[in-house]
This record gives sequence, C-alpha cells and structure tokens, in this order.
Amino acid sequence: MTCTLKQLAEQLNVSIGTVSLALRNSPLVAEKTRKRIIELAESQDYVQSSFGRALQSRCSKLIGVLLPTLTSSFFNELLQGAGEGAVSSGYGLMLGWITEDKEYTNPQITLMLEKEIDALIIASHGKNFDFYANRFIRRNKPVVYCNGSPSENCSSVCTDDVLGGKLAVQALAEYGHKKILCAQYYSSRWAGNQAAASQYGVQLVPFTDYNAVLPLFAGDRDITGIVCHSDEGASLVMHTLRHHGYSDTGDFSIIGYNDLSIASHPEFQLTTVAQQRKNLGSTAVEIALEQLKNPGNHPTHRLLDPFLVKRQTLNPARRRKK
Amino acid sequence: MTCTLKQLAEQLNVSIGTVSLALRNSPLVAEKTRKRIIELAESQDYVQSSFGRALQSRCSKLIGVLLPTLTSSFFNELLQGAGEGAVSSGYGLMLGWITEDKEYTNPQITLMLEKEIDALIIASHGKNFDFYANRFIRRNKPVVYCNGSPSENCSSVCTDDVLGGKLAVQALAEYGHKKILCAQYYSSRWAGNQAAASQYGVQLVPFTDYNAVLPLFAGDRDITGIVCHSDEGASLVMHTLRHHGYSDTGDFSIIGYNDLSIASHPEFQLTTVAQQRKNLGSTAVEIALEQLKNPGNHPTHRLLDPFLVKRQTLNPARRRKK
DNA sequence: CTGAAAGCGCTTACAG
DNA sequence: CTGAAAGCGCTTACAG
Repeated sequence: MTCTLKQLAEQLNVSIGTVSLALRNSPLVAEKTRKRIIELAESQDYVQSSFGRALQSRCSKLIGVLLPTLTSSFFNELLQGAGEGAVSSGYGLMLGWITEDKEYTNPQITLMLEKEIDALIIASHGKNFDFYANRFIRRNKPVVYCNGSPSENCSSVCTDDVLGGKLAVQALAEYGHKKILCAQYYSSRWAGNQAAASQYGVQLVPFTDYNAVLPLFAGDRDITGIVCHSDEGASLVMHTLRHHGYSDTGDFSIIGYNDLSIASHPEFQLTTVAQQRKNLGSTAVEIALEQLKNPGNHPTHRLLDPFLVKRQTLNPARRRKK
Repeated sequence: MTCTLKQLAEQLNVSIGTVSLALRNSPLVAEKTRKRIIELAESQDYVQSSFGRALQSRCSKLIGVLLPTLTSSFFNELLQGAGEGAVSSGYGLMLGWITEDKEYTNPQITLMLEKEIDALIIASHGKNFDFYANRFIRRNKPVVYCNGSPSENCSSVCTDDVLGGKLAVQALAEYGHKKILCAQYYSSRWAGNQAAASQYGVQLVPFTDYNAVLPLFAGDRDITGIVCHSDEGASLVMHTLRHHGYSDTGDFSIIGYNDLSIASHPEFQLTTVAQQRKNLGSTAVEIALEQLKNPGNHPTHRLLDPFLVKRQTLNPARRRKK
C-alpha cells in the first residue's frame, strides 16, 4: 500500500532518479515531466520514506529529548517549544526519560542511537548526566543541556537564575521590605538574592526547610517579605501563615518561582519569577541545529532572562501587629 | 566514527552476514566466533543502525504520539506511561502536537509518515481527528485514540466516564446529600451522574457555567453537594464560596475530577475522581502493539475504571444557616 | 558453520 | 533533460 519512488516511476515510465529529482524540484527535470510526477505523487499522498534517504545522508532528522521522570507541567511547555522549533526545520522529536538508574535509562539511549538521532537535548533539574551524554559525544552527536548544569563538552541553555534571584529580592526591596526570609536551595539564585540584598541594603534570613518558615517569621516582626524556591513552596507558606492569622495582602509579601498554574489561581494570586519555558525548549533546538551545521564549533552557552510576574502578594512593607 | 557491521567484519576477518547473525545470537554461528564478535562490538559500544534494518523489515519500531497543544500536566503521566510501555517492547516514541489547524498539524503528520512510525496514538480531549487518522489508516498503520471520542476505524482506550460520573454522585449520596449541583459538560459523565442520582433518589441541579454556581447555591439551602468537571473548576468554586462565608468542611461538600496536583494541595484537600493516567498511555501502546501483531483484527475499545480519592471536601450533609 | 550476493528505498555522480 | 548504476547498513535466502 505504501507508495515508493519505484512505483511512481513505473506508472509514469520514467526512471527512479528522475522522480527523485522532480520531487525535490530540481531544475534538471523538464517542467512538463516534473508536473506529471508531482501530480501523481500528490494524488497518492506520496510521502518519502526516510529510511533510504537517511542511509545516504547519515542523518535521521530526528532530535532526541530526554526528560526527568518528574511529571511537572513545566516540561510540557518546554517540550512544545522544542517541538515547534524542530518541526519548523523539518525535524521530528524522539522522546525518552532520564534518571540516575542506568538500567532504566540506558535502553532508551540505545534506542535513540539505533534511530540515529542527530542531536540530543537533556532537559534536567540541574543534575549532571555526562555519563549518558558521552555516548552521544563519542559519536560526534551534539548534546544540549536545557536548564541543567552545563558541562564542558555540551552546549546549554539555562534561565539566568542569578538574575531570577535578584528580581525577587529587588522587587521586595522596592516595596520597602528590609528583612526578608529567603529560600536557599540553588546556589546561583542565592547569589542573585545576595547581590540584590547588598545593593538595596536589605537583610536576608536564609532557610533550607519550609518547616522553619513559620517559627522564623512569627519570631521576628521585622521580617515582612518571603522569597521561595517554587510556586508550590510559596503556596504552602501562604497556607500556613494564613492559618496562623497572617494576611498575605498585608502582613507579608511573598514571591514564588516558575509561574506555574497554581500561581495565577485566585486563591493565591502569587507574585512570581517566570522562566521562558517555551523558549528554553526552542532555544535548545536552535543550538542543536547550529551545532549540526557547524560541527567544528565549540559548545555554546546561552542564558534566558526570567521576569517578574506581579500579582497580589507583593505589597508595601507594613509593620505587623504580631 | 560510527561503527558499522562492515567495520566489525573487517577487523575480525569474517563476513558481514556472520557478524549480523552473531549479534542476534543466532545458533548458526559457532560459539567461539560469536564471542569474538560480541566482545569487539561491546568494546566499541556498537549500536545497530535502524536504517538498514528498517529498510528490510519495513518497520521503524517507532510509535507516534500526538498531543493537543494544551499544556496540562495530565499528559505528562499519560506520555510517561506510553513511553515505558514502548521502551519495554523495544519501541521509541515520536512526538507531535495536534490541533484543528491543518497548517500546523499536517507537517508533523508528514514527518511521522516519513519516519514510517509503525502506529499512532492520538491523545485527545474528546475531539475527533479522523481527518489526520485516515492518513495512517490508509497505509494500514493502526491508530489508537487515547481518551478521545472513538471512531469506527480506530481502536481506543478511555476512562469509563459514565462510572466516573456515578462515583461522584454516589459518594455524595452516601454522605446524605439529597440535592446536588452538578456540572453538565460531558455527556457520558452526565449520564453516570444521572444514573447514580436515580439509584440513590437524589436530585441533580445541572449547571454549564461556573458563574452560575454561586447564585444557584446561595438561593437554595437544600443544595449541599457540588460535582465539578475538573479540579480546577472545583477549586474555583471553593474559592468563591469561601469568600461568601461558606465553609467547605461544613456547609458544602464538593468533588473534582482528575486528581491533579492542585487537588491534594493543603489549601484545598479536594475529594476527586481520579483517572489512571499512566495506564491510559501504556494501554494505548499495548493496543497498538497488539494491532501490529494481528493486522487483520478489528479495532479494540478498552475502558479504564476511574476511582474516588477521598480528601477533606466530602462530609456528611448538614443543614446550612444561610 | 561461513561467505557471497541480492535487495529494501533512496541519492548521486556519470553517461548519453 | 533522462536513464542506468553504485552504494548507504542491514537481513536473508542460497551455496558450499
């Protein structure tokens, strides 16, 4: 049922080579011949099989994407950005899941090598997966880390987390907050937090465990602002503080990270630092395609700017009653 | 750099055919020869290129998955289920996005046809995409709808939404609720809602717009239960009713659908009807592989049971003050 | 047990 | 402008 070049050629009494050229609009083929060929091909919904072509060109026009097995909606948009970038350049996306368990991950890597994906994107949460990446690099297949910890041999695209950290503290500082509880989870964000703090003359009280937030906050009336490492974390803090009688539009201001759907929920209306999720994916594809074009080039590292999404949990600092 | 059968054969002074057989553990090859071959192959991380093989076998060992462009976390788990099912059978997943916009979707379909995916899974929200499906069916490639509206030519796996509708109303009925506000969005769920209502002698008040919930609820003190079409919808209702002074652990009971992360958030603790998300994906793959094995078979249709996840918003009916 | 050869669907020099 | 042929990496009868 599948239609091949050979079948088209036989039906039209031309050679296979001619059909091949005609379908790629080669000027070598006479206008008349080409028309006949293209017409027949379209009428049969002819789609070229990539097998034969790939065997020649040594490229599959497939980009592999490896995700952590987390099921966060963050990756949906990242993936969609990658997908749109790939498709617009004629590439398809092959999907796999990556964990530290080699038994789980390696078969998927092997599968991608069998399909001879042209490049690999590792979407990650800061972990280093060079062990897997090397199986591709050894074969000169470019690897791009997307939001992971960049290594020497691989290109990368990340959110500028230093800037992200700055934005959060800066926003609070500009609203008059002088003492801020601040999640210390990722070193680059924390660096940004500190930079903004010293620039604005603001004091940071770090925490690494969300259970510590309530006692720290309740114990110090100078603390009026809170910076969290995620929207989920921020919403939990809001929940806890509300239930202890604090108002999130008066007693404290709070800032999340990521702008996931929970942040815009009317129950929270959380001010947050957003990442360019779709752009992370499409930029990763962009870098991969560049590397494919210029195989000699050194790995590229690109940073995307995060931005503040202001909602109702950012308010002027106010002395609290308790 | 990529290692081929030919290269292995030359290094060992055997023929290509022998290497090919040895790597597939054929008993035709002498134990000693096989060992030498396998050792060399492993030492070079030889991975067979699928191009040559696919050209012979006419199958790519690739399953296509088409998702709607919604970015709901629902699809993350579905996809992961599909991925695990596929990998465990030696198949890879090729990803694409499907909308009603043919300009957007058709290039992705063409790409999948070029890669000659062996089967297609359409993960959908009840929409019918037969126009696209037919491009595969015409080529005898099985198509499986995953949570979409099943059509004649395609297999399908869906959540049993009639049962889902029943579970929600039944749960409220068993807690003594006699009059229930009920979202009327999907016909099968509504059928389930009605079936349970008549079985338990409960009265249903349908709504099709969430803005109608507050006035309906406030205007009728007999209404104590609410059934929503999603967790998101339920959380919005909770938000609204709370702000009008109603307590979600006393004045009303409310049930969502899907068990997404917002349902388990401490701020909501929503009782909800959960779908077997991962199973939807892995079952879709399972059906696709069955169809591949038995090409003559009629399309299969499978239903997965949803189940109730009880949290804090399901409580005994209580006469409200206002 | 092993090798030589044909062929899967394509592309690409090379003739004519 | 068109055709015949080689070759990409593999598998699979067929000889020996």
